[in-house]
Amino acid sequence: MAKFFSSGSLQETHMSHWPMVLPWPPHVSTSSCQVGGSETSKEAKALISSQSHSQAEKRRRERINTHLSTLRRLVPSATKLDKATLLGRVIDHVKELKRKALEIGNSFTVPTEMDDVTVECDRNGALKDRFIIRASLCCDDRPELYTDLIQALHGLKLRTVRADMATLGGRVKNVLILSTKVGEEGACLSTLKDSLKEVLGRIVFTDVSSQNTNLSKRQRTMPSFWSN
DNA sequence: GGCACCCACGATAGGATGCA
DNA sequence: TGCATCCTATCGTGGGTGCC
Repeated sequence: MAKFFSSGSLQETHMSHWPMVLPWPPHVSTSSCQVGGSETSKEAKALISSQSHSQAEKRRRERINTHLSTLRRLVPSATKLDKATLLGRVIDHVKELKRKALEIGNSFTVPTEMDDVTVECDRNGALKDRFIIRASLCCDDRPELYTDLIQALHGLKLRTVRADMATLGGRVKNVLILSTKVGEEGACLSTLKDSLKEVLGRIVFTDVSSQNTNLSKRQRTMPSFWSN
């Protein structure tokens, strides 16, 4: 074991950890201790380096514990769990939340994490001379999205019967119920899908160009939502 | 090469638990 | 009740790695 004090004064909180059998000063043998020599300078540098190392490690542990405390507050009935059990509980909690989100998503119009375009015929909803088409677009919410969407639909011989929109966490899902004349639905379906995909592609392109995915190791910063 | 960070390790303290 | 044992948290340290 090579343990020595990491600060100039005795550590009041950790003093009892110091083994009584070790020599003082630690890591400095009597044979190598030369007053005013380079050995002393080297050892002083080593001591400073070690102090900085132990302080950095302390800060790192504090960061970990801060995040664990945050998790403890976010998960129900986790106030008195040890760290390993807490992490297990967090995993279970996240799985449960995901399952509930999926349930809700199946019941209501809720945007998902995946970009998606669907276009399908609603044969049950067909009127006497008009054909019903159900189209949906799920993507990141952007101010220009609706302009793009209107432009995409413009020119297609479609009539909007209904439009639903749901947003969640910066994501948006638009569900459009459209109608077209019977006999024109075939051409409409493929054109509509292509137009919506083009809108999606435009969004994906602008999104990727604005992201910085190359964060270096030193750029690790606490996201703002963690500090809330 | 220096720095910052991460990970693993051994030492230690202190609480929880079981047992005589 | 006192003691032994186990478990968990914390600490300092050595060493590896990536970045500048």
